[in-house]
Amino acid sequence: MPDAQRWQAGIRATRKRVLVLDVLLAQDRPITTKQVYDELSRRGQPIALTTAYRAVSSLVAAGLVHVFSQAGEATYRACGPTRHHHLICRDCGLVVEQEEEGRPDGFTVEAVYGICASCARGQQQAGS
Amino acid sequence: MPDAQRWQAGIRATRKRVLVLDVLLAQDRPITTKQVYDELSRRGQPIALTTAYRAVSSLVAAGLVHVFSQAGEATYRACGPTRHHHLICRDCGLVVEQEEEGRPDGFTVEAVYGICASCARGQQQAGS
DNA sequence: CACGTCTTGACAATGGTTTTCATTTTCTAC
DNA sequence: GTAGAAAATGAAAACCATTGTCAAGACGTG
Repeated sequence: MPDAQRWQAGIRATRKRVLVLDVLLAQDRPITTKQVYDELSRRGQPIALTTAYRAVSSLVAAGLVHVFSQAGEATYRACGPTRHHHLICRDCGLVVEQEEEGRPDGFTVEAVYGICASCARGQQQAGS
Repeated sequence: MPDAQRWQAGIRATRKRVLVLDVLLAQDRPITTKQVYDELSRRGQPIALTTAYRAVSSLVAAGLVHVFSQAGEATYRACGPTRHHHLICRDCGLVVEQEEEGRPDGFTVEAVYGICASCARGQQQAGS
């Protein structure tokens, strides 16, 4: 690894952080730090749990990943830098990105929690 | 307390639970269980922390209180039974109730997290 | 009043997350 | 390249919100 690889916010693109980001990019819904850790073990690229926690945290700081907090634990999801917010289903964890709409009251929406149409019908969406 | 006082869902309106609800009703933004506990101690009506946790949990089950999760911990707020959701400011904790609007995609909104106009301007709203 | 049930409190246990500190990587300068 | 400074990593311990356990107490009914 010759040159200095950096992302926004000046954080280094280290080997471990890249591995963590790879895992997050491969998911279609937010996952926990423990799940990132497990996935890397499964891939034969083990990482210390502590490091996994620090990695997701750095990625969030760099704006590459979004945090969600569901049921007492934080979940993470890789996200582009485009202005958007998310609809998160409390039941199945499904996440839908939405264009920024802008509200008359000046409130800047970051995340919208609720129940998606499928779950509302009781047809449990394919949960993780 | 002569008769059996009950709220919806068949939970009893016990002395402790009423105390906890009183504290929550007196707040203008969500607070943690520990804060409920501290406030009751200050009022000379001490409660076991365990009991405080169980009380807020019962009140949520009874539909009298809403839970929010901010920064890894749960916060609670007394709420009427009317259909509505909330706008919660991640910075100052301000909560604004909103009428149910109904979305074209069938998503049922429960909570909207973001930044309120004041905080966006950097004029930190009076935090707790 | 007496019994059965739900609630309370003290304490231990859990589980996600953070801290500490020594070691290793990575970046920049020479 | 190589040296030195700064940042990242790993292992273990520390933290802290929350939940479980169990005995004692309050409540409500018959």
